[in-house]
Amino acid sequence: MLVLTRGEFMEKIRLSKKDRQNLLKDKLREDPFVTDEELTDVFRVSIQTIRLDRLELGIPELRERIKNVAELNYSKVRSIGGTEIIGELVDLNLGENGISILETNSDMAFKKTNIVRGHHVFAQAESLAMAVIDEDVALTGVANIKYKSPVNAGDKLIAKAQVVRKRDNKHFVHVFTYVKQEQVFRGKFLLVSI
Amino acid sequence: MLVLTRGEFMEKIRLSKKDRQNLLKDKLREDPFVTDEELTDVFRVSIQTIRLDRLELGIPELRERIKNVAELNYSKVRSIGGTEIIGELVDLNLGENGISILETNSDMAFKKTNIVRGHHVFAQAESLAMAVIDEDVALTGVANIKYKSPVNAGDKLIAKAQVVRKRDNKHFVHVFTYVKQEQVFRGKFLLVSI
DNA sequence: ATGTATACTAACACTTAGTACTAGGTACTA
DNA sequence: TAGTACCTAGTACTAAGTGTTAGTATACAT
Repeated sequence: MLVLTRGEFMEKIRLSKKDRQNLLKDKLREDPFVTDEELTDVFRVSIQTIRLDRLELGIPELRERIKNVAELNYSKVRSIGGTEIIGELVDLNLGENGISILETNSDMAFKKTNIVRGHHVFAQAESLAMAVIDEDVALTGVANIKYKSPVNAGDKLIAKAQVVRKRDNKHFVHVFTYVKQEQVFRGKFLLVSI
Repeated sequence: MLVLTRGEFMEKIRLSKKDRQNLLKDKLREDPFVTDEELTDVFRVSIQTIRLDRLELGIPELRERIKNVAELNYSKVRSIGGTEIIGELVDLNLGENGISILETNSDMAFKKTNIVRGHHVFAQAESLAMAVIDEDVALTGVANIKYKSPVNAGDKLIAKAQVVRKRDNKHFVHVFTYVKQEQVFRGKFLLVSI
């Protein structure tokens, strides 16, 4: 990436078209909330030039850009941030067992290796464990977990939970997660209801 | 929530102002991407009425709404979905130890109890454990963890990691997480580098 | 020196999704 | 019958664009 000092911007040095367009791309990728108007100040060219640049680079207008971020994240956030249960509950016998399915994607994985980050697998298992015990809200006390083999982005995780013991407000739940029959994760949770 | 049949919408039945405004609120909460224009079709009133309603309810215009979702999620997604490390790395001695800080918020917590969901605490610890070992990419093999006490939304989590042993491509890392001196989490990770 | 290509600017009409305001109409209500 | 609440209609204006046409400025080649 091309780097310019503050001075170069201020002193009205004309960048080549190519440099400007590259910077424009970078700029808008890292901050999609800038108007053409504001960009004229950054690059010291007319607003028409900015628009020609966007046109040539196929970069949509401000509102489109904002809408894109909004729409993209509207679903993404639901997948791990906001929802109470991670993955889709497909079977549930309260107090006994349950099954949940989680479709993984590249957002959940390391960019380099495309391997799904552990905490997603963990989060699915933990939230399934919570769902099966017949209590309103519970906290995970102790968990003993093991990742058996790596999960690749795109894999469909099938988690099966079994309540093995219950004493007072303590619930012991085992969760096994599979990708196409193969076991990829095993977790033993001790959940404490409050 | 008030529910109307398809028929009621089609037959131009006038809802009371109050009902309409309530529905409008619900509608826009669940789908902020609707224009006033489209809303006229839904409620069978003029566009001015929709605008008066929004005005009275203090609901901003489409572009504002979209911008809000976009901005909200722009930071939110970074906090757990996209980034490689969860929490802020404040100290790091590769192969030895490290400290990371994570500011929790209500998005990470159960709505009812305001208690932070376990996997966020776990995710911070796991990603810190990965950061301290001096390897490019690693996978969590086994983890033995214990949540000592619940974390409330807003608490600042301070995770401290210590590499305790290394043999071949196996790394044993202990992570302790604190909220104001008090230990809330303990995790023993076995990381396998690839 | 002149021609031409490339890059940039200017000007104008048009679009969408609004705000803000005025004025008129309808329907129940006192 | 007048009053009020609610709705609709219309106008003027705004932001942040698009699309088009025309004009300028500079560099390079002939």
